[in-house]
Amino acid sequence: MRFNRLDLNLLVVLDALLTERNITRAGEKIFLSQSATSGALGRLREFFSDELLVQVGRKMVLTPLGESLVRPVRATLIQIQTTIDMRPEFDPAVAERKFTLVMSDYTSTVLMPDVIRAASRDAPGISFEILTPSDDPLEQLERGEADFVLLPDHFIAQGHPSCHVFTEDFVCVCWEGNPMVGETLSARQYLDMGHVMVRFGSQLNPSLDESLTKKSGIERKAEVVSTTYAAIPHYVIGTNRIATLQRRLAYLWAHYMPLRILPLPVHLPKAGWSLQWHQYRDMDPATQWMRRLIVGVAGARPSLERRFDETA
DNA sequence: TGTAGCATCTCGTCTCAGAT
DNA sequence: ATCTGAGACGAGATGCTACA
Repeated sequence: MRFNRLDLNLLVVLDALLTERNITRAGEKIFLSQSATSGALGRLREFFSDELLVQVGRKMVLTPLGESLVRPVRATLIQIQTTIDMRPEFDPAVAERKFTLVMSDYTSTVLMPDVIRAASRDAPGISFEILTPSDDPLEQLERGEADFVLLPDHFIAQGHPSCHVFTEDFVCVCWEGNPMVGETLSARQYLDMGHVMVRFGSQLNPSLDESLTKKSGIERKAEVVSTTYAAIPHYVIGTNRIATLQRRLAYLWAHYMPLRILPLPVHLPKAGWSLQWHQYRDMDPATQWMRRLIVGVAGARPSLERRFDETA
């Protein structure tokens, strides 16, 4: 069967080839042999009257036409996937579905446990996969690798719908036994002391608090850089170092670990976190349900936040 | 020289259109 | 409804090229 002379199965091969830029790996990705993938590339080359990928040494490089097809082909496949997945109604009580979300371990620690608890109560057939952000989280959304990204507003890109989820401010944490810090911290101490900081991805992109402090002209001494929030308390405890953290995360850890929470001696604006999804999934009832669940849980003053109030 | 990766050849299987 | 042949496609084997 052909659609305008093209076997639509070839679009799947083309997407794998444009992504992997390697015939063997593209074939493995879509469960075809290297020879079958090479043959499919031959048919694609004939259809498009273009080489699409050319061999340069041991590498395959996209031609300009190949380059121009990357996004539209991916978008087409996502639209097909959404059409196949879409049901006119979504009944959480009986639905079987996996949601993939991209977020830092901060949001997966302070927000997702409540979301997952609520989901398992109302929708026992729903499962979750939480991925850490790559260097370009939007790419993960556009490639269909994620149903949602949950990021600071600062990092939400144009082109896909999004909604506000919660707002958070920052505090400073130090080890309870830190002899250099009392009940408060001066701006001078904050600038002079060594900091434990988080950076993300292979490029070590700065976290939100680092972006905000830099924007305010504040330069901190980064003595330890971690790629996860989870490691921060362990790098602070037993040392004279401090860290700047989101309030909810700081109070959560202070509940279990010997940490002291201090007001931030420098001004950092509150930051908003937003949920973003692919425009093609905007009308999908399952996606709409998950959006409502996350926003609802975040807005309902989750159990964790009540505990912070009591602790504070 | 060994390895990685793409192209091509051969053969088997499947699909589909046309004949009966 | 069934049979048959042509064409398309995939898998395995193999050749060729680039590179360390």
